[in-house]
Amino acid sequence: MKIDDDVRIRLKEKFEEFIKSKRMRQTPERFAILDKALDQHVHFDIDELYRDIEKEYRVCRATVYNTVELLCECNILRKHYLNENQAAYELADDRHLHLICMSCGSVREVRDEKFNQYFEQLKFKQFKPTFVSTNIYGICSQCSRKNHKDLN
Amino acid sequence: MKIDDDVRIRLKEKFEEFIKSKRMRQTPERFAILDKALDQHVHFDIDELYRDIEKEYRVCRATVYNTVELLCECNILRKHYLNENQAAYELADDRHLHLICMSCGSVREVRDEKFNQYFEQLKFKQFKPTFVSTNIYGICSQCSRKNHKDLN
DNA sequence: GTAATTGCAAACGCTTTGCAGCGCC
DNA sequence: GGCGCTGCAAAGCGTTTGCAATTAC
Repeated sequence: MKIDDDVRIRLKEKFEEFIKSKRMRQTPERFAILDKALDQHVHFDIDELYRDIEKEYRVCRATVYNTVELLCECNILRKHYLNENQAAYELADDRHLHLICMSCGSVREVRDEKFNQYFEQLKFKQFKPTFVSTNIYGICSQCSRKNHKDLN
Repeated sequence: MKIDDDVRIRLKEKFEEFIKSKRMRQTPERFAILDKALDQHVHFDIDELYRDIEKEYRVCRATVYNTVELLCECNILRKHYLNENQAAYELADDRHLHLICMSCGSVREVRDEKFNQYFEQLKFKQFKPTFVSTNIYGICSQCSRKNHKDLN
């Protein structure tokens, strides 16, 4: 995610306060997982994060699941469901659309200010929105080219 | 879905043509599954569909998975990923946003013409979109009320 | 007739759970 | 010191796969 140091510090403090406010414990595992989560690509899954953490710490998968769940409650991360296999996580304040290739499964991010404005003004009866996950399914250029070749 | 009879017939013909064009076989299972899929709620999962089919036909789950996949390729159904557990399917031409409660998992549909217009005019470099799945996560009014009570 | 499709059952992969032991408060 | 949290291993659950039997063409 190429996070600035000051953002990283701010998020660590935010997590710390969240943990304190819930009367939970500040374990080294929790902060290690936050730190590595901030090193990931725009979106990542539990397995990618786990394999990265594993290099440096001795932490088990279940703990990664638990902590990432906490980071979502704390509004640092957000959980998206882009495709079949597994949940994808992203930094909460990085808003974008997802272009998802139905052929190869690749995901590309597209930022669009008009889209953000549209959602800012949306209001619903009887529903308090927290965040939006917009997933556009189609075919990426690489697969499109490949399909044309395959037809020859 | 409360489908009109003429729409039902048109979709059956569409599926029939799709099957023929692919040189596949017109099995009774395939048409039974299409028929029952059109009886479901706005969105449904494989298990709901299977349990409904099971009442009337002897069809196995794997066949339901296979056929629903075909119906997606044929552009009659669309596959959405609203939450953890399983894929949700919807009629392809019924466009709406999903309001998903992060507390109870309920899903509500909201139709918005402005949203459709926004997406009509969207264009991407190197990506051919097929459809959009817009998922708004938040808290529904029922859970909101419940939480307030729990705090007392 | 024959190859696609089906039912069945087992396998797969992501996620959750139960539990004994560790370590934060 | 107590109990929340961890690692570990097993279980859970939606989905896919392999295979023999069936059936559409």
